Amino acid sequence: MPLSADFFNRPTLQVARDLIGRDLVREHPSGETLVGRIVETEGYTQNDPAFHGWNLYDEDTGEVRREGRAADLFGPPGTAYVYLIYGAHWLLNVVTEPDGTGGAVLVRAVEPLRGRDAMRKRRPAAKKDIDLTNGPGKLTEAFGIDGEAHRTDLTAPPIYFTDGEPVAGDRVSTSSRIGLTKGVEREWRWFVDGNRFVSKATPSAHKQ
DNA sequence: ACGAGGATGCTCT
DNA sequence: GAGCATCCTCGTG
Repeated sequence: MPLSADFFNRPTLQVARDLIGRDLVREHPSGETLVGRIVETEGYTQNDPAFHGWNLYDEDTGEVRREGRAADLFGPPGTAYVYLIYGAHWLLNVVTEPDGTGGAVLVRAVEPLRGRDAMRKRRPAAKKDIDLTNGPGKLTEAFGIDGEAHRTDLTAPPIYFTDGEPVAGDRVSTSSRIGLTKGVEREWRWFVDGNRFVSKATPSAHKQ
């Protein structure tokens, strides 16, 4: 059963934590199905300088200017916000919070569970298995997810999440987010301790 | 093992 | 025109 819109219609940081251990599923028209267990996420909220829709939200009045691409971050929970970074890599986010409130969770790394051969074909640069999906741009390439998925519903095929295997709190750590210049003081990155498929960059981490 | 540097295109100013 | 929620390659040790 795909995770429902209710799962994503919650505070962003809670969703970011709860997505750890869930499975990302991608069904291709050819019939192949790819599955990856989520081992690393980041949360972005509307009053967060690192949030793409940050300048659309007025903290004083609570008003939202829903203009441009970032306005989709204020859309219905459970939809996709797919973003092209450095003109090269697509990053997959799930929109959180009620419609009208901004928020999203970035899927940063997954552990391949099913369809490794298909992932290898899409990721010729990957020398080892861990290079297939240990980064936000790598996993979208491995899964064949790009701008076409933007704004689509992630609570039903062809791209969705399932329950997976819950991860106990003592195996999850937090840290500051990666690659940012703003909002670096917020510890809004979650990852499975010691998992080989977590991305390489490792800021100082804390037990959850 | 690790660090530096370049590629690349979209969005907003 | 600047900045960017990244990845890859090629140095050096």
